[in-house]
Amino acid sequence: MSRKLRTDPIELAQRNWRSRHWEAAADGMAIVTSVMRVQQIFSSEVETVLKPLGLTFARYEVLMLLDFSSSGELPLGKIGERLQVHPASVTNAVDRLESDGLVLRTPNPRDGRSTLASISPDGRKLAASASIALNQHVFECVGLTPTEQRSAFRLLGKIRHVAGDYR
Amino acid sequence: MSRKLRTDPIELAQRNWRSRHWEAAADGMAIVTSVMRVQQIFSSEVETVLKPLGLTFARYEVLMLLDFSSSGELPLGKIGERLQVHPASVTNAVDRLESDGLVLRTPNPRDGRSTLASISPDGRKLAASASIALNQHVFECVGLTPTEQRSAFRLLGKIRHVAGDYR
DNA sequence: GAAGATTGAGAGTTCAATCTTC
DNA sequence: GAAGATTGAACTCTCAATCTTC
Repeated sequence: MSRKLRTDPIELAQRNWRSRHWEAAADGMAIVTSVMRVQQIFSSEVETVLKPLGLTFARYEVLMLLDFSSSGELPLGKIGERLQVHPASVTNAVDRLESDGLVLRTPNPRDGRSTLASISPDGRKLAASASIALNQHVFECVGLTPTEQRSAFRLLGKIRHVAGDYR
Repeated sequence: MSRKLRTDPIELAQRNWRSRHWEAAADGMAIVTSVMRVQQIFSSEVETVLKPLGLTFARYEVLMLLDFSSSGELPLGKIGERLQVHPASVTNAVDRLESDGLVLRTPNPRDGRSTLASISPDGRKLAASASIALNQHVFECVGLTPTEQRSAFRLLGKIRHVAGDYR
């Protein structure tokens, strides 16, 4: 007696690829598609946990970047660089964090063109509770063994690692 | 003489996690964050290839789903289910595909509430050229060895596989 | 002239509400 | 009443243009 397993849509796509004689690209297509799907899954889990706290993942990342920085403040441009997002996205995220009292904008004393975002005590408190919630409900439930986790991290790192730089 | 390598921001985050005694979640956090970054990378590569063809990845996926379906047509609800997106996103994607002449909307003869999307000859042609471009510029350049690709696919599959179902 | 940040426009996604058909 | 699809509102991201300061 065999348990009925739904076929994997990505394996199906892989077979379809091979049937069109795209053998050389079939595995790559499967990996790209898999990453897209897993990102959807993680993303929706993360947003579910953060929503009651009034945060999105983008704003959470900004908050944690500031929380871990030595002085608790960073130029907006630096934030965009580290998170690999458009300057306009940083402006948007910091606008919202600021109006929620989690972050403060101050002029950069070393450069009149630049603005610093600095984390507030409330911001630090929220960053901590959000992290604890994410640890419990997402990060500790990835569904891989410790060995597999290290392996997955290494493989994803190899994709991110290009020309001596991590991106 | 050693090549200067930029430190990996995700490894840094991992160390920060451990310094806060979140050991149990550190690897999971690193994997979730890595998947988010790799998705950003793949996404931007894919959109760069598809943009000159007037497609987004979402619309490309709809097109391929129809192209591979036996009759060349599917109910909109089925499409949303397979791609794991909101019904409103399917409506939006099909609207655009239809106005570009790549897809046709027809009433479902088996259910008056339902609408079928069916791929047009132009849609099939564009699906083929888009696939060839993606194969060449993205899928064949993932940056992993064949063995590593199979390993990565298996690990991502394990994350997607929950309760006997793939998602 | 170049760099940092902001603004408004355009595109895509999700949600709640609505309409039609089962 | 429930399911399939559509609509409009709210949000986020990206891009091009703009403004200020280097």
